[in-house]
Amino acid sequence: MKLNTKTRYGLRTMLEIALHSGERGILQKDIATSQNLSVKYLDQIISELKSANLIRTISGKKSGYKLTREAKEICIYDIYLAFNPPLHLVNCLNEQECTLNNSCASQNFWCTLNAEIISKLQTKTLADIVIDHKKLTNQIMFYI
Amino acid sequence: MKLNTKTRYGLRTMLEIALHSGERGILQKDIATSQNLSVKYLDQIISELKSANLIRTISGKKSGYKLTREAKEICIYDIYLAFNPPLHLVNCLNEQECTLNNSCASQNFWCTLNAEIISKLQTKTLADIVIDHKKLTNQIMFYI
DNA sequence: TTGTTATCCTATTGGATTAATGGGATACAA
DNA sequence: TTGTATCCCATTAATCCAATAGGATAACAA
Repeated sequence: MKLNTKTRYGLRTMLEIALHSGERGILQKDIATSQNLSVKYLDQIISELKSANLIRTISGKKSGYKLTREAKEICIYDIYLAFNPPLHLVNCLNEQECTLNNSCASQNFWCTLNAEIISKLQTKTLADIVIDHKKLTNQIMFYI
Repeated sequence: MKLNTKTRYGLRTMLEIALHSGERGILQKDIATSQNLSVKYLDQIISELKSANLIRTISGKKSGYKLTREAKEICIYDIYLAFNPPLHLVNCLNEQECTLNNSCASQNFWCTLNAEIISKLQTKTLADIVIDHKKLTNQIMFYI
């Protein structure tokens, strides 16, 4: 069970774009530089994020990317889905043994776990990640 | 993100063995039959469960397999580990970009999720699965 | 207009992993 | 000693993944 790199890079890319959303956007090549990714590989990632309707190109004097909606309206599962089919740890439907009644307790466990993971991915939003990031980089002052 | 078939079959195999642990054990070929698996493939699964010290062979008149310890002392993560390296959705250590401070918020999220999944796998025991199974097959009476 | 730069889009490659099969050695009971 | 089941190791075909590459298009600057 591993996360593929596109999903991982994709989240970081979304964070980068979110951090520049107040401005005129951020260039693909600047993302590549700051995230230490090849422009070509980022190409695909950006393309898939656009297909998923999570970001859009700003054209004009200096083009760039922006979020299509507020960061708090984008959950991590949205980003996950840009690079993966819906999460199915096990795919009961394709399994002929699902008709065997003694396998159901096992399958049920995996299905429950599956639902719990999806729930976690849906609860956390990009806005949360932005806040976490700002805390880590001390961009927020804490008043006690 | 998918679970491999060995882990899935492995849990079902462990359930089957747990259900026969009170008796003299269950034969590999009988597991194969009831779980609809090829004997050869089950061969590997049994072998890995033994290497993980989760089951042992009972030799004697009729050999068979039994759990090495009580079902409530075996968690699903134990079974998972018989077929997989420790769960790492992302492997921060191998990533040179982990030194980039702006990537940490993303990595932290995946690491937290990782820990939560492991926790779920550790909390559920084989005994729980046995109970679930018996409920599903109506082998337990409910007195209101 | 022409050159440059960035984005967009598709194809491909090498590598790793996985699911499953196969062959044959060993243990052991009838 | 023969049959059956387990044990152990090698192999294959398929799939998936990460990353690179080529080239088309579009915007803009000089």
